[in-house]
Amino acid sequence: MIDPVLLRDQPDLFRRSQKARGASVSVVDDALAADSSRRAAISAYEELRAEQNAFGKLVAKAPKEEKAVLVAEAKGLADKVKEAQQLANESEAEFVRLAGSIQNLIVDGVPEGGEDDFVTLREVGAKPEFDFPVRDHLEIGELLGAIDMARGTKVSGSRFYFLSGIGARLEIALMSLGLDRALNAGFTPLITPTLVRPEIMAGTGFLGSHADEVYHLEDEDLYLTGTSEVAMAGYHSDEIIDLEKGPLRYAGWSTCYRKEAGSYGKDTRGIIRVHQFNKLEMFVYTRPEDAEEEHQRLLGWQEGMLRDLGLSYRVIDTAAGDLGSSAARKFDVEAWVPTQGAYRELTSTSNCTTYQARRLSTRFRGEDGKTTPAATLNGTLATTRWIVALLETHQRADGSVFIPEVLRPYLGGLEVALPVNA
RNA sequence: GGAGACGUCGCAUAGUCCGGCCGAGUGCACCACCCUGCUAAGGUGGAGUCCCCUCACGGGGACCGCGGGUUCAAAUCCCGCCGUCUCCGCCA
Repeated sequence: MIDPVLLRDQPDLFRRSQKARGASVSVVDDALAADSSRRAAISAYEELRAEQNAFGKLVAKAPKEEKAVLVAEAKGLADKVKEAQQLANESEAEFVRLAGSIQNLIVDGVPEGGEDDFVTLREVGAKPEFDFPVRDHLEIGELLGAIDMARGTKVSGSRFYFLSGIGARLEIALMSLGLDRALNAGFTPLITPTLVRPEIMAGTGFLGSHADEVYHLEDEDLYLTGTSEVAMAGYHSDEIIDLEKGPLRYAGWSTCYRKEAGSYGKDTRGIIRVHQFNKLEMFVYTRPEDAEEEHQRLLGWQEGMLRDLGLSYRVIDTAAGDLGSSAARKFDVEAWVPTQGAYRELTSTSNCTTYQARRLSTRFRGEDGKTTPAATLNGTLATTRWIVALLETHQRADGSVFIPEVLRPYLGGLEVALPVNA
């Protein structure tokens, strides 16, 4: 939810933001109109209600014999109040509907346009070169006994898989490395629920354009989360949090579920695009004025992971049209995948400013003692997909895979993963 | 899954049977001031959240788990939902 007062005072800000996103600009004016009729309706209702309240006190104090007359009189007033209340409720709902469809105000500097209009901020690390025929991650994964797609499909259908042996260990190692770094940076680890109520799912903004990506359990009316961001955003909903001692930083460890609807035929091979995976996600509550700086810190932690894993990557500033409705700015870190000759997203970090917190009602107390919505940010610290880049980047001619030093402590000191039948 | 009890202002509670004087009492905690010179004392006052009107001072409305209903009027009566606790059953 955007700030209604800011909408009223500076509608141009929102017109520009919507335009950059390629979203509806006219909805801004519709929302403005709804805002003024809403306020008029509320005032009308409240005036009547005040009258009714005063009258009620009169009735209560009146002697018995006069009550009947007064009550009869009050009946008409009651009808008017009810009518005015209904009108107020309706126009409030209409305003919320329209204002709710306005996407988050983008941060200054976010590139305009759609998916292909991102700006590359930097490319880091040399792209690996091979003097032997390169194998893709699935081929290597099968050689190592790390990835079993066939059995995943047998048990659960397409886009499901088993990680086995070194594959399973590699994922746990990646997640553990991420967790240790998060702990060092002062994050509080959380293992989060992966089924959430509709209002939490809606509050994070995932039921907007991403609705068809989300698994829904009809019987219980619960949603399976595609990231622990959802649970962590809901963690402090309806609370006034304390930011006196700095931001609240959480690291959520969870399995993630995505329908991947509309991606038929895309990334059908291997574990690049799957229905279920694990992820360690950073989530931060901070003061709005500190959000952009914090965003850079999250990005820094992400890059630290990729760099130390010896991956070649680039950082992109996602274009406005490719942002989720909650994000004001998003950086993706994409790793080079040799067999695809392309960079593929391994992490994503979004600054949601106060958009999510306003919806979920998470506030903090400022210096003036007033409550204000907090800013929220999120970013990936490790996830199953990283195995793809790791296997391909560090593969060797004999099908073995070099293990980066930072992972070795989590793999019993293992330096090289060898093919199972070698 | 079955039976029962419950859900009030940060915490703990009163009020609900008999609707209006209850936006709501008390204790603790909290903040300011006073008193006191001494390690957990006493006194006075103030504290909630959200929204609307107003440049402001201030005024008004809503909120007693959530949503409906009855009524001139609901924390209080009725219905639905959610949650918590206790007992029984079941259990990867």
